[in-house]
Order: sequence, then structure tokens, then C-alpha cells
Amino acid sequence: MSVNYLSLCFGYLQALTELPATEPIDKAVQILEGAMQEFLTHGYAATSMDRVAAAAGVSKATVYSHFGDKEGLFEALVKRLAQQKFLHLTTLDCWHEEPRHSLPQLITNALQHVLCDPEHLAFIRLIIGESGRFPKLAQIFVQNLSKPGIELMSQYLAKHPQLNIADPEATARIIIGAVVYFVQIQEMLHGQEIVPMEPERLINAITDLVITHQSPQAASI
Amino acid sequence: MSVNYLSLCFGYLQALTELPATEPIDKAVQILEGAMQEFLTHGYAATSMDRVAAAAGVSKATVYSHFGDKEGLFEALVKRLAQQKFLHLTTLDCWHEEPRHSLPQLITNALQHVLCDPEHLAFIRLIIGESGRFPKLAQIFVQNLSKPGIELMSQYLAKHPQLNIADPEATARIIIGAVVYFVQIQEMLHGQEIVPMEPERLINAITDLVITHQSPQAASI
DNA sequence: GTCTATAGATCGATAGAC
DNA sequence: GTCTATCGATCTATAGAC
Repeated sequence: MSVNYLSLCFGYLQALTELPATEPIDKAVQILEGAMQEFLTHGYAATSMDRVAAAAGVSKATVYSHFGDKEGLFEALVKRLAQQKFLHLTTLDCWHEEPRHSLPQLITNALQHVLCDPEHLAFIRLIIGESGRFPKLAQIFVQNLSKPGIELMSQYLAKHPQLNIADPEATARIIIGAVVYFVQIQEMLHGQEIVPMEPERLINAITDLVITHQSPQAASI
Repeated sequence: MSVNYLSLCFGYLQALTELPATEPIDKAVQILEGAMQEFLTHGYAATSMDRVAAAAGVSKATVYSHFGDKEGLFEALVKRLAQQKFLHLTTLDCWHEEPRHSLPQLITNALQHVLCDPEHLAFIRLIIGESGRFPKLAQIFVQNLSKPGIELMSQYLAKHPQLNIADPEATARIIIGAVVYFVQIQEMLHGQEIVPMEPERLINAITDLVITHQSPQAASI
């Protein structure tokens, strides 16, 4: 087929298929979109392949022909989400500034990113909830998201020697853990009204702990 | 391991007391024991009332007559577990010693308690995994476990003025968050071999951060 | 109160037409 | 490759005997 022929027929084909059908949408991606909606909302066990097919706009047999069975579809979805959410980690700047200003900004960005992304929240819920029955998928999550996050924060701490951090990796886990725990209690477990706390208080406390820190040698007179 | 030994002894004593069973065990408790085994292993959706009845040693109709429906049974189980696990929080001592020695001991105890209790781990998995569909149960978890934990650590920090903690509650969340995040990555998400770290490194880093901390006034020359 | 037996719906997965 | 139609298993919940 020539380009000219496609151009002439474009309007006609569009009217027939009701889609901008210059290129057919990849069915696999289409299915994964529907699977994401269902799995993130209902979890693994409560998600039916019928509803996945309906949400994706295809037949159930098409889903099975692409992904084998329910577990295969679930694994493909988790791997896709782990890659998608990884990209949102690399958007960090302000490394050159002083920690006094850059650290709270770093934490604020991370907090806002997770708090404003219900999809990310539902993904973590799903991974933790199924980590007992799908340990391999939990490890993919750790490999693609937790590990890069820890390494990034660890490098940040190590490249600011004035902070006197003896163990950057362990300290990175403390900072990230504080943020993750805050999100889990306030948002994931709906503890906002039971143990209320403004994010600023946590950010200030973390910054204060890390900034006004002395080396053990200097502390023990 | 002393924990395993205690568990073995407890099971033995329990078996002994079951022998002179002149009085039948409460059916409701019996059902909840079976429900716990099934829900903690398979999650909410993948747990069938047939297997709960079989695990409890009663008929399915008996389960329904006691708890109404599947959700009612699940709610009763979560409330029972939230009360049971609360008791394990109050076993803390060594408040009088110096933080330099009592703080790492406090953290070590908390870590060992969770790491050596797969039931507790599975309970957290279940609560987080179902927190989107059962927000009320997640709030019960926060009310009975997270909130007391934060308050306990907050009081500990406040009663050691030499630590110069400006915001004890926020700092308590940092410490607990670091421990919870460590357990979640290493054990719950099976990240032991992907991001290995000895618990001692985390404990030392936390202790170092908190102990060698100066008040903001003293830090800014 | 507790049981057996079963209804009615929905599940994962597949065969066969096109 | 994608569809419709369907199978056998399993699910929640209940009716009725004891």
C-alpha cells in the first residue's frame, strides 16, 4: 500500500472503525491497560478475567491467547508497572545546593509524587498484599524501585561530606523509611484523622536529625 | 532460639489442657482460629468459607450462623488480631537507662519481635493489601497498633531531654518508620539478597542519628 | 445450635467457527 | 488472531432435618 492510497482512504477507514486507525493499537497494551484497572482496584484473587476482557474491550479468549493464564497476565502487568514507575524516580535535581535546603526539597518532592498518584499507592498495596503468594514479583518491585531509591539517596548523602554520615546506605533507609511509613499510615491505612500530622513536621524532623548531626567522635567528648 | 522453644512449650501446654476437655471450646473462637489460618495464608478474596469451616472443624452453616457472612467473619478476625498483637507492644523495659544503651536495645527488641513472628508479618500484609477495600479495618489497625507504638516511642524520646528532640512525635515516626521499612524490604518483599543489610547497621545508624543530635540553636554557630 | 445437601452465580480456561 | 459459546469446578449463602 502506498502512502497516497492510505491518505485518500483515511477518512473512510476512520468512519468505519470509529478509531484513528492509521495504525492499530497494540492489543497486548490494550489488554494490560484493562488489567491494570482491574488488578489495582480489586487485587489479584478478586479480579476476574471476564472483567479484564470487558475493561480492555476484547474477548476473554484474546486475553488468554496473549498471556497464557491469569498468573501470566498478572506478572506481565507488574513488570510493566515496575518499569513505568521507575521513570518517575529519576526526576531529581538540586544536588548542588546545600543539604539544609536541598534535603527538605528532595523529601517534599518524593512525598508529593506518591501522595498525588493514587495509581502508585494502589500498586504498592497490591505488591505488599500479594508478596506472600508472588515473592518473585515482590523482588522485581524491590529491584526496580526500592533499590534504585535507596542507592540514589545513599549517593546524595555520601556526596555531602559535611553531613558526617558514617553509613550512607543505612541512613538512606532511615530517611526513605520515614517517608514511606508516613504515607502508609496517613494515606494507605487511612490514619489521617486517627494520628494526624502535617507533612511539614515530618520533613522538618528528618532534616533536623540529619543536618544537626555530629560524628560519634566529636559527640563523645 | 528462645522464641521457638517458648512456642514449642506453649503448644505442648496447650495440648495438655485440651485433654481434660470437660468443657467444649467456644465455637466462635474455634472458627476464628480456622479463619485466621486461612485468611492470613490466602488473603481475603482467595479464602473460601468451605476451607475456613474445614480448618475450624465445623460445618459451613455453623460459620454463617456465628458471623453472618464472609465480611463479618473477616471483620471479627481482624479486630481479634488487632487486640492480640497489641499486648505484644507493652513488653518494654529499660526506660531508666541512658539512651545510648536503651535505644538500640528498644529497637532490637521491636525488630526481633516482628521478624520472629510470621503471623504478625502476614497480618500486616493482609491489612495493607485489603486497606483499599476495607478502610475501616485498616483504621482499627492504626488505632490499636500504630498509634500506641508511635505514642510509646514519642514518650520515650520526650522523657530524655538530653536528646534535644524538638518534635518527639515526628521523630518517633522516623525511628519506627525506619524499622518498619527495613522489615518490609528485607522480609515482606523478600529483598534480602537484592539489597542485603545486617540489622545492626540500621540500628547503629538510627542510634547514631538520634544520640549525636544537637539542637538547631547549638548547631548554627 | 449444628449438621447435610443444594441452589444459584461466577470463576478460569478452552473448543471451534470465522 | 479474534470472536462466541460453553464446560466443569468452585464460590457464597441458605433451606431443612435433627
